[in-house]
Amino acid sequence: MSSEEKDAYVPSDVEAKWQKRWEERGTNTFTLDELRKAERPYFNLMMFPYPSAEGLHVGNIYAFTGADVHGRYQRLRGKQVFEPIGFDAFGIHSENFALKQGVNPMDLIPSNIRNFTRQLKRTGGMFDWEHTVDTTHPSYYKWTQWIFLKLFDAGLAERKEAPVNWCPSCMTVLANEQVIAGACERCGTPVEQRRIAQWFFKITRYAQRLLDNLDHIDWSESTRKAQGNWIGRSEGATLRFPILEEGGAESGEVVEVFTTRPDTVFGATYMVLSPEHPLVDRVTTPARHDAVDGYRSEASRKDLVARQKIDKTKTGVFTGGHCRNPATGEAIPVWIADYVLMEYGTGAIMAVPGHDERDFEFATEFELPIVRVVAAPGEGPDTPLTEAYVGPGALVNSGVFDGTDVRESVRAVTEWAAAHGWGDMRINYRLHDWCISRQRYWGPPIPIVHCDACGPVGVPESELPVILPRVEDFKPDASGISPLARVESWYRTRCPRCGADARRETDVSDTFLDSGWYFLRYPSTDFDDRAFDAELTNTWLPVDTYIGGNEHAVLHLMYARFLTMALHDLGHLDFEEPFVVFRAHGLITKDSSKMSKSRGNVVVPDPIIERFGADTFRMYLMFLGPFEEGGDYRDDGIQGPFGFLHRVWDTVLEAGDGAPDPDVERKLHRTIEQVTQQLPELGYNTAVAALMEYLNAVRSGGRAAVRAEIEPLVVLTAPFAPHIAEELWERLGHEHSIFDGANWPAFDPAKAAAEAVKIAVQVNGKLRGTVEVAAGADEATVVAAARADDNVSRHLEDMAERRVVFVQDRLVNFVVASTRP
RNA sequence: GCCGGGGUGGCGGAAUGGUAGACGCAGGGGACUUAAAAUCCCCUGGGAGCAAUCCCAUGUGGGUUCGAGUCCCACCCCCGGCACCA
Repeated sequence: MSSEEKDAYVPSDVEAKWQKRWEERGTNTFTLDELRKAERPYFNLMMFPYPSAEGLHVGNIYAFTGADVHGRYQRLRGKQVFEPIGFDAFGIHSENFALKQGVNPMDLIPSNIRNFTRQLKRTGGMFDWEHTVDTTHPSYYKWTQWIFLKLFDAGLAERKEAPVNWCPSCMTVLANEQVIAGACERCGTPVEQRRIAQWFFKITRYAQRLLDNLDHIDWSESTRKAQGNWIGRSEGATLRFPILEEGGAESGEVVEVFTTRPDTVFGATYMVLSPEHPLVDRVTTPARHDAVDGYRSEASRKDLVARQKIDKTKTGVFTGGHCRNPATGEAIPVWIADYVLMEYGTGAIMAVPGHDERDFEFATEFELPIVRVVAAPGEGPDTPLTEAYVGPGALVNSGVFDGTDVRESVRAVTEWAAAHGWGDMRINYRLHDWCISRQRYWGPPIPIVHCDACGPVGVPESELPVILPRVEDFKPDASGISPLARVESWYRTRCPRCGADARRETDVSDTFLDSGWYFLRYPSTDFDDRAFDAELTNTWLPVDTYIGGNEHAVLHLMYARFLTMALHDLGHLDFEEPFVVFRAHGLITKDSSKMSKSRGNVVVPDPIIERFGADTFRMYLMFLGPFEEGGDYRDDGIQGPFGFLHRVWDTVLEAGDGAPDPDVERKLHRTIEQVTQQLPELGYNTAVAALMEYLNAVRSGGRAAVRAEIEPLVVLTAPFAPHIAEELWERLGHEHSIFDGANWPAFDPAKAAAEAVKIAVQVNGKLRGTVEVAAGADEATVVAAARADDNVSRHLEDMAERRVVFVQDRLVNFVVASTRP
């Protein structure tokens, strides 16, 4: 009785024991020497979390477990797996939370990190706690600033004015995602637009390379597509339209437009400038001045998001000015309208209402002329247009180009425009330069000193880091500049170049800069005199596998690729793509709906781990559904994996010696084959199912297992349930950690081969019976056996056999027709 | 509107063009037990039938095929992301 009690599976005991052991033995940590000498290095990366005050949520654990299972599998295959974790702790989330709670983020974050660390350790992740990063620690952001300086020195950072969302009530700049339907997400106040000088990284210079490389990196298809769309390459032309004086003479200035349909230029009946376009004042006539000004201030009052999302009916005003259409020679009116965005193309368009839906809508609204310049087959130059026509056809009303097929016309018209000096081929990208300035407190200060004489000067490397000072009053104010601008003692300094009085940059940088390079830092955290050590970086990078959420498909992953590429070009890295493999994991729901505090359906991990153990929790999460698609968490379901681990435990403890049963051994090798194939593909749910199936086979009819049947199962289960696997491995007599060695069982095809197979017998495609025959039996044998089946022969009676389809070891199909009328 | 992913039992989900529903949950019946828990065994898509067996069934409608959840065409719905991108 007492010995039975002692040997019952108590997850909390097993897990505490092994977490302690791993820490004591350094099972998961690398020394500097080990990092240097790794022979089969495998960098297993997962997206580091933002350490919220709420603590680790199920989504985090789901993602980390999926990555950890992968890492543990690689380790069981004999790789040295480096699996670091860190904290992405700067940013507006932390700052706003700290403001709300009335605490300083410098106090809040360390306590959040302690709590996260405690929780992460309980989940059984194979994390190297000797190589963590905390983006808010000066030893980390020193190098974030260093990277800024490298880009600044290379001319990849520039300061320019750009519009931002401004909430006049919260007195702060808002990110686009904080603006809901034109209002501040926190206080509901309508958001305005302000123009502020900001720092940008010139990621657009890398647009084509970022796009081209997508073809040869092994990433989730959805992520690659998202990046491709985000970069948004489009081929077209820039065309120049001369501005006309009020009398009709050319002024010598031009409005440049970008268009993907230069071939429709004969149908450009008016032009539209973005309200912010620098030539608006130039083209506006005195009579129209007030109207134009009114519209512009109205447009500027709208926030960026509302302007792009809400205004479905088009608005705009006539400037009074005209340009000459260089194709037709006619004067056409110039309007301004907010459906033309300053950020895209040249901020100005030629409007071709006949063949562009937006232009058609605008022209209809303001009664501007609509001219057909493309005719579909069966249509002529005068066929009326009831909507914009964007389909195939040939040019009409287009002078010498009449009759040119649209498949040819873009090239033909662009060449003609180029020959006459008013157009050029042009490739345009939707991708914008990366604005890294934040007029907030909780981020790394941008390491720049502004000097009246020298302009912006980079802080010398020897003076890094520029420490973020502890400030009690870090609340943003109406000025729209960073709270650091109120700390005179901090921002007053001397110009590093000329020594004159100067002022530090008071903006901090975007958190995406912190997270854009953290994977480079992990192997090199033992060094404080370099961001990343060349030798270690060459050993461990690029990252072998990166697993994370697709919510970062464009921003984080794009920025990380850009920084890597830029650092490569500057001679700091030997590779230009940071992540060889990237896999996006799915979303986990609760009872088929998204987890959220408002729904009250958030799954809290701690009590689950207490009750069932981390092993069961991990296994259940991986069993819910395909890892790359997500799954639905239901409280009851956890009983499955819980019972499974209990049975594994009992089976191992009760196992005797002896030869394995041949049927069980066959099943074992099929299981090894399946699991070995599915783990690298992240097919976790079906791999777990295979393990369960195998255990059912081992225990079927209440039979007792022998050691040779059950020991391999312990190894196959180890990636999912590492603690219990260690414990059972030890009880099976092994001295070293199950993860210290290539313990993955070998698949033996000979042992997996079946002697007999069941074959489906169909008549006209309908199943009428099954027959058991020797594996590999030939057609004649199988067909004879099939005919001998009573039910089959009944269906073949009075039928004319047309043909017999035979699939080896799978099926026979008799194709027949009735002989009765 | 555009891009991506989906639609299969009561539920989560399995199925290289070849026996649809693996595995698990929930439910039902039974064994063991004084009892309960744990464990083990059996049943569980719908319909007809005493049964053998038959019919229906993977969002809808067509098509290809000896054979379609899987391939092709059209459509409907759900989820995620982007959105006046010229």
